[in-house]
Amino acid sequence: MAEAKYKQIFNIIKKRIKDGTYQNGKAIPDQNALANEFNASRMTVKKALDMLSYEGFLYSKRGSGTYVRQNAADQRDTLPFNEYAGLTKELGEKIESQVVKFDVVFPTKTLQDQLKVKSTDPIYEIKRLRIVEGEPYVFEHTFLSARLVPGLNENILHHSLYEYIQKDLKLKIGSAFRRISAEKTNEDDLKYLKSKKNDPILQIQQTVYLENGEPLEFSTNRHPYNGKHAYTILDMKK
Amino acid sequence: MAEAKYKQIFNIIKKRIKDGTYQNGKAIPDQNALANEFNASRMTVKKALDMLSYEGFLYSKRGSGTYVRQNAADQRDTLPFNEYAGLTKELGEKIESQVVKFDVVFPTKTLQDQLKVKSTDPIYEIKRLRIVEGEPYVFEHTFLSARLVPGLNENILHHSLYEYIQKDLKLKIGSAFRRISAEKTNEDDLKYLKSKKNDPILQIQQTVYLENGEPLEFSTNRHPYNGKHAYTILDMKK
DNA sequence: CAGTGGTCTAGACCACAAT
DNA sequence: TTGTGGTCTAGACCACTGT
Repeated sequence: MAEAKYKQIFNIIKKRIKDGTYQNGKAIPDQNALANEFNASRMTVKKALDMLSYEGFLYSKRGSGTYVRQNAADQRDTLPFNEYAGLTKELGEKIESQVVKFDVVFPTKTLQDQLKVKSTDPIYEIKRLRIVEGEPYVFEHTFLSARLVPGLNENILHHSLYEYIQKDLKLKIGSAFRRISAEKTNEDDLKYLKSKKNDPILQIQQTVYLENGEPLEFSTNRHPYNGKHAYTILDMKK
Repeated sequence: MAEAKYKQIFNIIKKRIKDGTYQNGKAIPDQNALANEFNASRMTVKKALDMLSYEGFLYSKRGSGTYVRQNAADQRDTLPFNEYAGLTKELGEKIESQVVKFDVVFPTKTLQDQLKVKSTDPIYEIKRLRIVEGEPYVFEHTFLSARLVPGLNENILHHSLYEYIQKDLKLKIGSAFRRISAEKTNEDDLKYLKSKKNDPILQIQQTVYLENGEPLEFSTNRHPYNGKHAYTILDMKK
């Protein structure tokens, strides 16, 4: 079997919503009809529909039917910004990296707590300026567990750190806990982001966890004020 | 049947993770054992486990077992901030509201697009200062579709707008699309949020949709700089 | 190889909506 | 009353892990 049947059904129905076969606000065929069409059991169809509901394409009314959410397509055009996947993947070749700092340090109390490491466990401290189309995009201040990411070097930092972590080390990212706030400029902002003294800074502080829940990284990423930077989210109700 | 069996199982297992019956990083009993214990089919147990995985408590390895994510409990202590549920629900009785503006207007082009209404459809324009424990918490500038929220009055705005929408009008919120950014102060910030001229402002601009995808509200909410305000998110990978 | 999770089925019963 | 979605079952086969 190439791909799970429910995933195939999921993709076919998604396509039909996007191309207008199933129209905004209208009901789609009922579960029995779909099970029939796809030669699947109703449970399997239901699983595909549940996923589509979770992603915001559909909603169901017991006793009535399953309907296409209005603006379903619109909303999906702007995806949540998955920073843990790495900027390189999002922005491709257009991004450059300038490594400002690359050291191994012992963790402070706060870091020991965030990364769940001992005071004697070595930690990488990295500062990178990321540049997109010649403009400063974000200044990243990262602490990485050295135990989890052996063999890190400056060459990797010039390219994609997350490609190294995911493809070479085969580590799997599970989740990220983020705290987004507005801050005043500091020295690094003025120096590297070319910010002016009273510009507001969009700061994203995050702890990134592996699939098994081990903390991988604690980082503070600061974006300059230029009217372009924003963090976007689609928040679905349960 | 009081509550779906899979939800009961979901809650029992969640409790066991929180109280340490199932320990961080360790495997929980296999699906057959759980099905046996709860007198349920394996499919039903699987559904509960899938939900727990989605919420970040567990992860599964085919061929090996189902494990408790480390920091599962930690992460869940800080919930995503569901602003569409209304501040009143989050902060309870501690919140006061000062209504600065309450008008009916015709929508601008941008608003017509955001709320999917015609230029002749009336729209409420509302400005409210929300105060928590005597301190300015957020300044809300809201545009609401008057067709969807009939009978709105200033008394409601002094209490909970979302309680009126959800309980009295029985409208169901489906999702919210948010854009979070750092901004410079404007006149309202200085006047109502007691911000200083060069303080950074955390701005959350959102479109809130009903369950069927109809746009309900477009609003711009601005938080003062005081080191306390931040937007927190737990971002789970697929 | 045995044990585990991932998927799928065919049928059943229920709750709710529309008529 | 009929049709819809929501839940649940008992069993089956497969893919993968660990020994």
